Amino acid sequence: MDPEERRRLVAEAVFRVVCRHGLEQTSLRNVAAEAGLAIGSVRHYFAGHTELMVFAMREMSARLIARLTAHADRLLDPSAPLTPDEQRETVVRMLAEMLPLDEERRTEVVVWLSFAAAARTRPELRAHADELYDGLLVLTTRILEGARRAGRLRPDSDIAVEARRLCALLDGLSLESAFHPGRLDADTMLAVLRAHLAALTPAAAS
Amino acid sequence: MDPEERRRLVAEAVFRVVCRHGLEQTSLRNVAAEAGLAIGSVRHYFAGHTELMVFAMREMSARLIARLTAHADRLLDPSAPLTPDEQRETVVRMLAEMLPLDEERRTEVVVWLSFAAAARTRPELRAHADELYDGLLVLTTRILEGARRAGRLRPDSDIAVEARRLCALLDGLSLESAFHPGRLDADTMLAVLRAHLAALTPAAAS
DNA sequence: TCCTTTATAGCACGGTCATGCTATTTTTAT
DNA sequence: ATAAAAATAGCATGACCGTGCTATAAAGGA
Repeated sequence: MDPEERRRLVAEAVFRVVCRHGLEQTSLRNVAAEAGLAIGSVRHYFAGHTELMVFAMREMSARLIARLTAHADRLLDPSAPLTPDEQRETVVRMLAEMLPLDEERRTEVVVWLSFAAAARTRPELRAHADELYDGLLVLTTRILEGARRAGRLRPDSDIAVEARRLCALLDGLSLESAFHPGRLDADTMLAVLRAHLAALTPAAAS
Repeated sequence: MDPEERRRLVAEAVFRVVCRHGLEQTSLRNVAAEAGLAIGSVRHYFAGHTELMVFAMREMSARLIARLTAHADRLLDPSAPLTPDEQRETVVRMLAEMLPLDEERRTEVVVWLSFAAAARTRPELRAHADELYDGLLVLTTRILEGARRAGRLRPDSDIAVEARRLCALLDGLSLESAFHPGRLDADTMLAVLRAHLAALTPAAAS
């Protein structure tokens, strides 16, 4: 089997263990058991526990970024301009990609937040945590700049502040859904997101 | 020495260890060393590791709730009505109490998020995590209801949605400040909070 | 003073962990 | 067929952990 494929299978076992039992239970033994492998087999693909964690975090980061950029490319593609309604819907869908609206995405958010929390005290993870945070800030900034060019943003808005605000809202929804399961359903999250976006547009365009 | 006093001193050692090295390093041994005690002494006041964690989480929860209610009482006290400007400033200050604007509050947020994350997989902590979340939702709801009564809220606002949105914003700012230290300074956080509150009020009142 | 209670301290056991190292099996290339 | 390489499996060590249990010191009341 392709080594990279094997590494990804192990990483997915990491995700399952993290989601079910937490990062502190994600030992080489538990991951190996989850993947149906012996501990020695896992260590054949990863030099040690740290390397496995870094790889898993990179894998999750890549997965999230890929989904975001797919939407961003469609939205910002100048060769296939979208109608205003399509723009608005595409923006909602793209930002909704970051929300744990279904079980699969909820797992991803839980795993990602676990890694981001661990990165606070583990230097080898720090860069990857900040990378996604910076990417999200850049992405929201671009969306807001596009909205301003299209006249769909209140003229007195400070884009830098609004980008922070939108990021914080998305992160907050993710955090609450991840840490307080069952208290924030998908419909409510979407309603909050739509309310926020509606509040950003000028009253005349609503 | 008063036993309760001793327990609180140990809890503060827990906070320091959690903030500096993370919850997974918060063992009885490390906490005892941080508190300048022998491990047996700590165990004289706490039956075991779980009881220590629950106590520390309760202690932090109580501290946060106390600060919030102090501001809430002042704001909602009908015997000493505030001018609109005072109301607005009091609301900002109260909500800012939840933000990690200085080192002390940043430590509290880091510790609290660590516990909230751990509560996801540890049933004995779950109730305390949800308690503070529910309290924050109730508090923001009351604030928005008060603003609506005073005519300081856009009339088309859905208070339930707006309360969720405000909570998510506060949680998001806390999360980013805790997990990405140095990327979100106090001034920016306050600017985001003020922008959000300003966007909630009718255009005529701005 | 003596005795009981409380506080402080620490040992020892069993468990989990990461990891260095080796053995066995399977695959691949020649 | 055979040698080399890759993959799988597992043992042994040392470290850290929670906890049951005991020992020593301090404090307080008779």
